[in-house]
Amino acid sequence: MSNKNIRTYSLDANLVKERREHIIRCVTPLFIKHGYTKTTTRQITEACNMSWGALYHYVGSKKDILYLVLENITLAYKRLFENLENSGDNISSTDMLREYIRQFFQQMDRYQDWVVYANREMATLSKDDQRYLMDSEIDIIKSFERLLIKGVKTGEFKIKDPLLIAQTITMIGNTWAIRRWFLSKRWKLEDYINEHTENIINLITTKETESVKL
Amino acid sequence: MSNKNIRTYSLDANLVKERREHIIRCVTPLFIKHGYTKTTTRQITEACNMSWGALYHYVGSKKDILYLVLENITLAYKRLFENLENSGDNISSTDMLREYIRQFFQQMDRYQDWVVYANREMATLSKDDQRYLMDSEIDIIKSFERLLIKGVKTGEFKIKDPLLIAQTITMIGNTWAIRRWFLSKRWKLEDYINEHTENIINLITTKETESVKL
Amino acid sequence: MSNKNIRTYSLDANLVKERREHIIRCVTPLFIKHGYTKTTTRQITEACNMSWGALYHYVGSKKDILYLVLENITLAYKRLFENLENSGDNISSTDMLREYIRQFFQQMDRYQDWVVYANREMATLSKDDQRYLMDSEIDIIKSFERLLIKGVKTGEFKIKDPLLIAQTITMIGNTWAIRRWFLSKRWKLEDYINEHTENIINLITTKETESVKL
Amino acid sequence: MSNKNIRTYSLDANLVKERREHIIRCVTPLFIKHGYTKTTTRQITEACNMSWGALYHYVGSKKDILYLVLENITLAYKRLFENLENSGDNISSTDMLREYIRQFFQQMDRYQDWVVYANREMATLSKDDQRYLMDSEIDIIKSFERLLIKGVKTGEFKIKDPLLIAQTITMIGNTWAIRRWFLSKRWKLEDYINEHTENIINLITTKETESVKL
DNA sequence: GATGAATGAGCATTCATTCAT
DNA sequence: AATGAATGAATGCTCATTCAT
Repeated sequence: MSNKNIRTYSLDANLVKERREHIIRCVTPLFIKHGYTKTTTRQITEACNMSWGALYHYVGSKKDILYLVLENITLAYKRLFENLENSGDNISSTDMLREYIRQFFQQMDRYQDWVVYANREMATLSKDDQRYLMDSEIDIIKSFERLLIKGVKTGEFKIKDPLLIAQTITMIGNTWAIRRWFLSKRWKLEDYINEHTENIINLITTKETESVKL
Repeated sequence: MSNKNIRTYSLDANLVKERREHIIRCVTPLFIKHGYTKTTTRQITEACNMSWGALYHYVGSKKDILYLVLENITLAYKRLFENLENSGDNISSTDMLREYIRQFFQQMDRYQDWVVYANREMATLSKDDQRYLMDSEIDIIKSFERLLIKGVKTGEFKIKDPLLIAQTITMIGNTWAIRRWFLSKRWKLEDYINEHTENIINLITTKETESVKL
Repeated sequence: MSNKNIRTYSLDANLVKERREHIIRCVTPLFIKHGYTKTTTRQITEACNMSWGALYHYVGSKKDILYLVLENITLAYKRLFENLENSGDNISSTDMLREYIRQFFQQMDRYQDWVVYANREMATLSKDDQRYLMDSEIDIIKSFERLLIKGVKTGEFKIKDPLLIAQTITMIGNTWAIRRWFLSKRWKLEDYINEHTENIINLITTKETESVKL
Repeated sequence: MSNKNIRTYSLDANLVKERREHIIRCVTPLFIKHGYTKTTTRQITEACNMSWGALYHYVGSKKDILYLVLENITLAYKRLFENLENSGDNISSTDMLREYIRQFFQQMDRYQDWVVYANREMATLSKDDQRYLMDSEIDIIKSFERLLIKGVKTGEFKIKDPLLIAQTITMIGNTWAIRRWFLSKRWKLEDYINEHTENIINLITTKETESVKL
């Protein structure tokens, strides 16, 4: 999908980029609200303040707009985690994990609508495009896994199956977005983060550390 | 939604019930495969072996059929958990929890398509109808919560926030359905259940019990 | 094309036949006047006094309507020549040829619009469908050829290349339709037929016969 | 049509002429291949390597381009026959006719695509414009007629209705272009020319000449 | 003179729903 | 109760033409 060649009649690459960004910006809320299928091209032209001709000048089809929107969401995910991994190096894996989790959960909170939307609209896509979208989630899982393994090596963590833990953390973050209507009735984000973080840390921290802690 | 008044021209309540069950049975696989929006009423009449006239005799609109299908899925969830809670009484909360988790996860595996579908199509519904559907998930969470609290009372578990743990367990089960394409590459259902169960038990079991265990 | 499976949602074969005949009847003049491409489905629905839904109930696409119309023209051609070949047997080949030519030219006159139209619209079709349409012309040529060969056998005609003559006769008939705007300024159909017939007879009749004639 | 006032925003008549010739040259193959209606102005601008602005600077509409192209084809016809009539003078009408026919048929072969195209696209035009285009065919017929009449005067030919023969010859030539897909399976151009020529000569040559020949 | 972005009427087609039989 | 023919608003998309730059 990232290499998808979306048709344009314009030769001015900058203009194409600009207009497509405009389209993404205007259409995303529409898609989030009504879903891709129920959003009509007329609504799209109105939201973008463009004529049909202009729209199809920069984009080959309605489906292409879906690609653009989803690709944009995916990119936002990816960018988020590049930032994460570049954070401090001279702190313990435990503190690093706390920081990772906090950052990730906060992103899930910020991008709630997108996350919900991506989960839902996935079904509209071809298997290949689904895979592409999923990859960003896998990247996040892998990122957590690396951190966990690092902690195991330093002796801070004792984990039988780091990938499972990584996957679980990621999903707990996801859930904050997907089930916020339920969760937020009971927990504030801060509490949700803290409680889960402590549970996870408890679960994976080595006994020695734990003893010391006691 | 459960009280939704779906239009019918028939006065024979039994016939209405029978025909609607027939419709649900025939249409569910269609919705699961193609999604609600892309399924046409023509496909529906063919799958049900009914004419349009007959169909609209027992049902007011296409959307009504979606309600019926989703309501039916929800009911299946509920029924599942009634079974769960009726299982043995004279065993420890720990063993009971193991059993609950196993049963629930296996149901998620069996009804994977439905779970995925319900998660996706939810967005098509009004906020109220969504809430109604979600209730079945809340019931499950509550069910786990009750069990956890019981274990806390017997001294087997030490849990700060039982609802959070209950919610997390439910979500881990859900995830097996929603992300099976990823999870099944790495874990068999049996292993997924066992590893998560042990982690959860470890997390919530009191130190004493643990010492005994050692 | 003759075996083309045109979509219909009706199971009532008679109704389908009837409605399609209605469509052919109403649309043919439209196609003849404006050409296939420039005729819109709106014009078609108006001419047929049918809604879009009804139209597409009996026909899969606009192109299908073109097939129906052209097939109908082709059938009319074919029917014409079946009649021809069934005419009298106990007359000389020369008289038979005169009769053939007269009948064929008169048909070309009657079906002028269709002939012109078929010649023009051919380009719109796929190579296969073109071939199918052309076959009716070839049938006519072959029919003339058979007659000429028969005359050669009876000694009435002396022809080096009967197919070429057959082709030429067919083409002269066609031309009456295709160039009538020019021809009719100078010749009446009756004269056009008579003059050409005499020329052809002169050309192919054996000298002996000719001597006798003198 | 020849006097058609095609809009231009340019005041430089030479430039207009040059650009229009460029357009004709580039667009003709496009029209021949896809037909007028299915050729888009985008394809036209690309084929001409001009912008829309430039195109519409020298031409008022897409239809105008069709006029230009067809007029050009017509002119090519006319030019062809100017050449014909200027050929030798001191040969018999019979030999002259043979030469005329050969030249004309060869031109039909060379310009096959154009001939086919002109026949087809004619229908797109108004009656007046059609008439104008047809004039070139009439010129050819007239040209043959003059030659036939000259032969009648010299006593070489005996023809009741020279125009009919002239028209028939022209049409036989046309047919080589229009039905080549059928004719070429059976005859080579050379044979097609020779056979038809002999038939025509036979038909119109006076008995005396024929006697001599015998 | 030249560019090409922008326009929007117009297109073929679909499909939930109605209603005469 | 059951049929399925009929409806027509709505859809995604095209493309000849204009006009600001």
